[in-house]
Amino acid sequence: MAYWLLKSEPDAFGIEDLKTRRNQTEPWDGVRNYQARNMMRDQMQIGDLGFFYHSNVKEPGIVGIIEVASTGYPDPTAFDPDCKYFDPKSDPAHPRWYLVDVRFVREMKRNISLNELKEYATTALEGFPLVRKGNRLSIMPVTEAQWDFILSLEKT
DNA sequence: GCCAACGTTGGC
DNA sequence: GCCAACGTTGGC
Repeated sequence: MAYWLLKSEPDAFGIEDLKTRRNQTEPWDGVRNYQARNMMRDQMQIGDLGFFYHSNVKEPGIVGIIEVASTGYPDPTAFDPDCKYFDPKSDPAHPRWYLVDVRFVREMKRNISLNELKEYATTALEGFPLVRKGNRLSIMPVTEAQWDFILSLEKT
């Protein structure tokens, strides 16, 4: 069982959207980054937990918790010419992009902002990709210690 | 809206 | 295989 952090722009798809989706489950599609692809294809397992992070907003931060609801499978949006995520270099016989389904678990009791997380960039969260400058990974692994620490912040 | 950081592309 | 140019991410 592993832990993850998944970024999303709430203007496109936020925690509220996941919460109100049927079965509260949604394919995490549109990821076009090889590192993130590899994690979804090779590493993520049903039952893994993840933080849901809102990016590109006034106060970016962790807003909720999701559960991985499938193992990796080819991202169908890459095959659809009418979809903005279409990639002609991916086809069903040789899919280039993968995704997992994610299920809503709960919202955080409060937003754990990026600013707050950065306070621990040299202590409890040292090495955590999110608080490293210039980080652009849309999916990143979270260690159990980091997971527990961030959850403990929620109660403060 | 700006721009730093970084990944990808493509010419050579 | 190098690396300049380009596009995108995402905080501010």
